[in-house]
Order: sequence, then C-alpha cells, then structure tokens
Amino acid sequence: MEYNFKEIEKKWQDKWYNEKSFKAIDFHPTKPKYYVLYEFYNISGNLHMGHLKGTIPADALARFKRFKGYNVLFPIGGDAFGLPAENAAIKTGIAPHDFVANGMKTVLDQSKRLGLSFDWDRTICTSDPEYYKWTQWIFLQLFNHGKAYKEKTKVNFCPHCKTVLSNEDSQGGKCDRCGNDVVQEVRWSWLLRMREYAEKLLGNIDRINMAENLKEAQRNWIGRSEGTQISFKIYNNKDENVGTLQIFTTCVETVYGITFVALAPENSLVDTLKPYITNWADVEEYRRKTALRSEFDRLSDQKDKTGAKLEGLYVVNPANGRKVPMFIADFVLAGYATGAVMAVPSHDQRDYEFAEKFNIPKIQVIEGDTSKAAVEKKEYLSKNSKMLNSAEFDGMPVREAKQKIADKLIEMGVAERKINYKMTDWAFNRQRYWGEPFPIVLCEHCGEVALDEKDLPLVLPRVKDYMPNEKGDSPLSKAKEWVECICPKCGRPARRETDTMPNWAGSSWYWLRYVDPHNDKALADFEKLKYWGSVDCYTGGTEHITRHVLYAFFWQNFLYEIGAVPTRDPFARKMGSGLILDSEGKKMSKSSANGVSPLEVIDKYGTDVARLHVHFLGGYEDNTPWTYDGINGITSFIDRVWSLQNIIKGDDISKEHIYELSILNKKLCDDYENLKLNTAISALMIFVKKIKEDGFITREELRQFLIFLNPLAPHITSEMYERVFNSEILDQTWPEYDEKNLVKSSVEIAVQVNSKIITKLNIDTSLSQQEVLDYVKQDEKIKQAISDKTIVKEIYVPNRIVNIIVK
RNA sequence: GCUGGUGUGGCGGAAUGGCAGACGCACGGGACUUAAAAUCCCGAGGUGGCAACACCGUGUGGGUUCGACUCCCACCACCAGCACCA
Repeated sequence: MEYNFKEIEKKWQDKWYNEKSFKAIDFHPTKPKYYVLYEFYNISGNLHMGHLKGTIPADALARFKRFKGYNVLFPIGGDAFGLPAENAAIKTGIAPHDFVANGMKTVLDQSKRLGLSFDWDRTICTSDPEYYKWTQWIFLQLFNHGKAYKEKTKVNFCPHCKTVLSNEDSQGGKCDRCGNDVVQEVRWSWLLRMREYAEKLLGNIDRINMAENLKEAQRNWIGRSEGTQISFKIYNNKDENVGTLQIFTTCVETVYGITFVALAPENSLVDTLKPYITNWADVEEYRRKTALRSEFDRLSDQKDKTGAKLEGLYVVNPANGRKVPMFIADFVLAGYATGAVMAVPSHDQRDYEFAEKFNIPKIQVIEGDTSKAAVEKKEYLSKNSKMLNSAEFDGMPVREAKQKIADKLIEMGVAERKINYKMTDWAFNRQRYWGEPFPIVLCEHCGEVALDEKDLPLVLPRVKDYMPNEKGDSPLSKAKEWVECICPKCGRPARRETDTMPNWAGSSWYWLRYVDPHNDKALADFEKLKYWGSVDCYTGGTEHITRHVLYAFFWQNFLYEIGAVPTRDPFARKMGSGLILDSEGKKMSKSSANGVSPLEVIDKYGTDVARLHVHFLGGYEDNTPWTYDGINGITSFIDRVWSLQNIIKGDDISKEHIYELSILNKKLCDDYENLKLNTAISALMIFVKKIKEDGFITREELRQFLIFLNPLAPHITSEMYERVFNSEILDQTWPEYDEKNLVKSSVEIAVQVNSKIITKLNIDTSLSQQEVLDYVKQDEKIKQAISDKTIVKEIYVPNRIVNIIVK
C-alpha cells in the first residue's frame, strides 16, 4: 500500500495538538529538565523557508531529548509590536490588534503543519497586555533603580514618515520604510544604562557556547579599549589658563609626537571657550556645515579631512610643555570617549591626512619610514620598534615605553588609566503607536513619575490615526483622554509619556515568561525559574543576533541583580542558523519575491519530506541555496522506509545488523545533539540501504530505526510504529547500544609501503598489532614491495592502515 | 581598512592527522514495459590506455610528518559583520 502523507500527517498533527503531547511539566519528579528555545516569530505574515531551516533542528533536538528521558520545554511565541502590524494599519486601516491576532493564528497553524512539537499552552505574544504588563514592570524596575533616564540626544528622524528610527532602521542614511534620506535631530529620549553593564556582558559572552564569529561581532559592538586619559590645560592668547581638555588615547607612547588636538564640532567645550576664540565666525560656519551633513555623508568620505582652527587658543602637552594648536574636525566623533583626540600625524593615518591638508608639522617618535604615510600602532608594536624624540624614553622599546610614559604622566597627576566602550546607552523610545506604553507620567512639578506596580498593565488605547503628527510627535499624543491624567505623586493634572518602547523590548526577556506564562503576580515564579534555569539550546537566525543577545544579557543581568531571576546567564548555548538562499545565491526575502513557501513544499511532498530535504541540503549554520533538486531522493527514501514493514522477519536484533544499528545509534546521538541533521540523514539512508540489500529487517531493528528517524520525520515513524507495534512511539525511550558492537569482527585495511598504498586486506579486528603486521607481511604484493630492503619503521593504526617504511 | 568565517567532482555536500569525494542530485548503461513514468541493478574525480594499470588531484606557494582537506607560515578569492572608536 502506498504512503498517503496528506492523510497521515494531518492525523498526527491533530493528535499531538489535541492531546497536548508535548506539554512540559514544571518540577518533574524524576526527569531532568532540558530547555530548547526557538526565537520569537516576527508577526508579519506567513512562515518562510528560513523558519523551516531554523525550527526543525530545534524540534529534532527536543524530540531526541524527550526519548533520552528529559523533561523538555520547547515553547513558541510571537513578537508582535513594531513595523509590520503598524504599516498594515497605516495602509489598510486594520487595527494592529486584529492584524496581530490573525498573524498569530496563521503562524501557529503553519507551525502545526511543520510538525513542530511545541508546548502550545505556553504560547505568548508581546502585544498581549498580560505579557507587556511585565515588560512595563521591568521598565519600572529599571527606572526605579536609576537605570532608565530621559535626556536630549541626537536621533535619526525620517521627515517623510515623521518618525524616529533606530540606527538599524536607517542604515546607509536611508529610511527603511520609505527609502528617503534620514536626518538627525535633537529630541528628548529615554535611555537605558547599558554601558554600565559592558564588563558583565563580556562575561556572558565568554561563558556562552556560541560560534566564534558571533562572539566577535558582539565584542566588537561593545568595543572595549584600554588606554590612558590625559588632561591638557587650555590657554587663551594672553597665556591665561581658561580650561582643561580631557583626551583618551590608547597610544600614550606617542605623546611626544602631538602636534595638534582636535575636538568634535559638537563638543560643548567649544561653546564654553567661545569668548576666547578670535575667529568665531569661521568656527560657527564650520559647525553649521557639519551639522547639515548627515552622519552617513560624514562617514562616507573618510579620505577628505575637513576642520577649522580655534584661533586664540592652545593647549600645553603635559609631557614636554609644548604649545599645541586646537581644531574642530568632523573626523572626531562626539559620542566616543571625551569627543576629542590628541593628534600624532606621524603615527596615525587620520592625523596624517589632516596634518597634510592644514600644513601641520609632524614629529616622528617611533622609528620607521614615515615619508609617505604614518607608521601605525599595529606595525610598530608588532616589530617592537624603538622610541625617538621622546626625551628620556629615546631608544627604549615601544612596549616598555608605553608603560613608563603612562606611569610618568600619572605620577605628574595629569593622567589616569581608563577603559572606554564604543557601546552607548540604549535609546529606548519611539514615536510610534504600536509598542508598549511607558508606565510613566510627565508632571510639570514632579518630573517623570513612575506608575505604581498595581496600575500595570498600562493598556495601549485604541486610536483611529496611526500616523505621528507634523512635528513627529507620537500618534498617542492625539489620544487626549488617555494622555491627560493625574500625577500619582502630587495629584495635579499631568500627561502620560506618549512615546512607546522599541520593538526590542518585548524580546529581551521572553524566555523567562515561557517558564510561567500565565503568572499575574510576577514575571515568572522564582522556583519555576530556578527549575528551568538557563536555556540549554537557543536557536534562530543570525540577522539581529548581535544586538538581541546583548539586550537579553543586559536585562537578565539586571533582573538577576534585583533578585527577580536566579541566574545571570539567559542562554547556555546559542546556535545561529544559516540562510536559505535563492538559486542565484541571494537571500530569500518577501520583498524580492523570490521566496518559495515551505507550505508549498509541504503540500506537494509532505512535511516529513520537506523537513528532511531542507536539512539534507547543508549544515545548520551554513547558508544553503534552495533547490528542488534532490527532493526526489528524499521522497524515495521515505517510500523505502514505508516499505520496510513489508520485509519484517524475526524478532530480536540480528547478528547481520547489530553493527550497523549500533553505529547508527551512536552517530545520531552526536548529530542530534549538535544539530548536524545532514549527516544524520545520510547515516539513516546508509542503514536503509543495508537493510534493503539484505532483504529483511527484524521487529526490534525496525522498532529502533523508527525511534532514530522520528526526530526528523515524526509523522511517518509515528504511523508505522502504531501499525507494526500497536503502541505510541512517543512513549518509547531511546534504545541503548553496547560499545562492543561498534566494532566489526573483520575489517578491510589499507596496507602501505613507504606511504604508498600497495594493497587492501581483510583483517580480524581481534588481532594484536604484531599479529596484523606479521599477517600483512605474508601478502605476495607486500612481500614483493619490501623484498631486499630493510624495514625501518612499522606503523599500525588499528582497523585503518598499516604503513611499512623500508630503505 | 579591521575582525571572523569559508575555499573539496557537473551540483548540494562528507571525512577524531590514516584508503579524499560518504550520502544524495543530475548523468551514462542495463532489467522490467508495446512505450513512457515509477521501480530495481550497475558505472562514474581528471588525464592516458582495449585492459591490467600509471600519473595528477581538496584555492596558490612553502613547511612539519611515515602519512596533511585536516597542523604551521605566506599569499589569493569569496561570504558575513564592523567601519574616521582616538
């Protein structure tokens, strides 16, 4: 009889769903816990091929671990706030609430069709007030612990959409929604003190099991750098001290080579020094011009250095008393360190270019050829060159001078050792409707006032107009009844904060909620959090992985410190799934309309085939081009599996198959654990090939094989198990194997003379090294090859190779 | 530019320092069939040879080793992330 995948797959999917087959049990009395997490679905439409690639290995791991006797938590939920629902609302007028409700239903139904073994009772959605109550609660804690503050900062703003955008939504200086140019504006912003957590985040990164390139990207984002901060006294043209300039440097060894200093044009110190600047008009003009250029423009022409001299001012280099001119220049970033640099044109490419343009002298302080370009730190440090023109440090190796010069400046009281980070505090508000409202009241008398916990959730009011107004105020500002309120502190009329939280908020703690998704007393019960602990394996795409994981680390650290959760590390292991590319090797996306839907594949070939095919194409972390090529091979494999029930002969494991079955068992344990599904599938195919060759399979062999294949192809294996064994495959445990069965009784080895293969011989695996060597030397071809030569060395790698070295 | 990763047949891709190319696709040949599809069997890295066989082969060039896709050094190409971070 033929395998009818449509009927059979539906039967099992309904059964699993209705019987809650994959329910995770809190505090299971006997089984150890295992927490498998797949990233939130972004609620925007249908599942795509990336989901098939990303979810199946997690599902296979979850199913495998259940057989292995674990109490597995494998939940799913939706990230529903943000752009997709809001855009749909603006375009069609559908309330985002409805868009999300439909969207959730769609992705959950489709997940069911992928045969995913989620615990459906724990499904959560970020835009559900029961969920965002706790997102708001976390914000309240941050605010009450001084980790959230409001400040005027520069933000990306799209004049067309009239909304603020994150850096990510405005890459390349273009608005991600409409493609128009983004401008920078100063606005009131909510910020979270993430920078304070830099060292703790680096600790999280060290402890997590994650691919090295992903870890590197995160360290790079944090951008830790060790150096020295030096104070330079500022003088006016009457040689009066009028201020101090703090400058951070990682190259303190070049301090004798400073020939100018440069400040970011936006640096507020420039305003303070205005009375002493004799060419203020020029300075103001330059500041105005740079302010007009977008950040993108400034970054794009790195070659052309511009700036303006601050006439009437100079600073004194504390190392040698040299008077040094001051500039403002847009190559200096206002946001990093003190927003000022000490410039050493001989040893820094940017300083070199600037000095060339403004005819500033160069003082070489480290040996090397500086005739055409600067000798950079990397070069002189790796060669460990010697110092020049640096007073008592002349002739000293750079490495040593680096320490000694810093020591000297510190002793003089003009410097301190310092660590800087590129990572800034997290800008946490958007002028958008579809996000979590801040639980904050703005009172003229009391400032920003937190709501009381008992007033949470602060529910997002229904509105009709989802667009920000002309000034770019949040759409919520139009919801008068909601906005106008009473200050909880002084009782006078006040207004609510009308900005909402960014899309990242809800996804920065959701793994904690799965542990106890319906709790209305706490974000999750502490004892349950303790039981489930860190996520054992967290899977998902790599697209936003750097920031998402850092935000997750940040919040978990904070929650740990205030005693809300029992662990500092949210995830023990994070796997980043590769992309499914189109046939031209480009990313599959909805916008480029080249996507093949996983549902389309499932309709045509069935879920089991689709699951196997996608993962036979390549490894979990690799990008693999999509193709239907090869899917026939998978279909025929599934058909061959189905036909195994026709050739059952015997009960126990046969001596003919004990080796193959044991090897397969071991291989699959490794591969499921490491999400290496492509080689797992290959091993399963090899086994079926062997069975087909021999023409029979025993009942126990088939029983074990079905369990082995079940994590990958759960439907067909469940059906066959029921038919042949009249019981539920999910109630079975993973079969044990005996180590001694991993070795065949005889094996073919290659025999080499002088590393060249002469012949291949079958040997008994119980033979000792000497017995093998003796046996091999009786072979005619080997005899010939070593005749009238002396044996210098004999090598035997058990069950693999013999190599006889002769002279 | 910096950082990380990857380079293996016609294609997707396998290989704890030990017989490179597992497994699969596509391909060629055969069986079954009136025929085709499906299925089953056989073949296959390249070059030369009827053949046994020989030589060459894991981006390039060197090195370590009895032995290197695997380890080390240099270089090239591609992919990803970051990018005036002082």
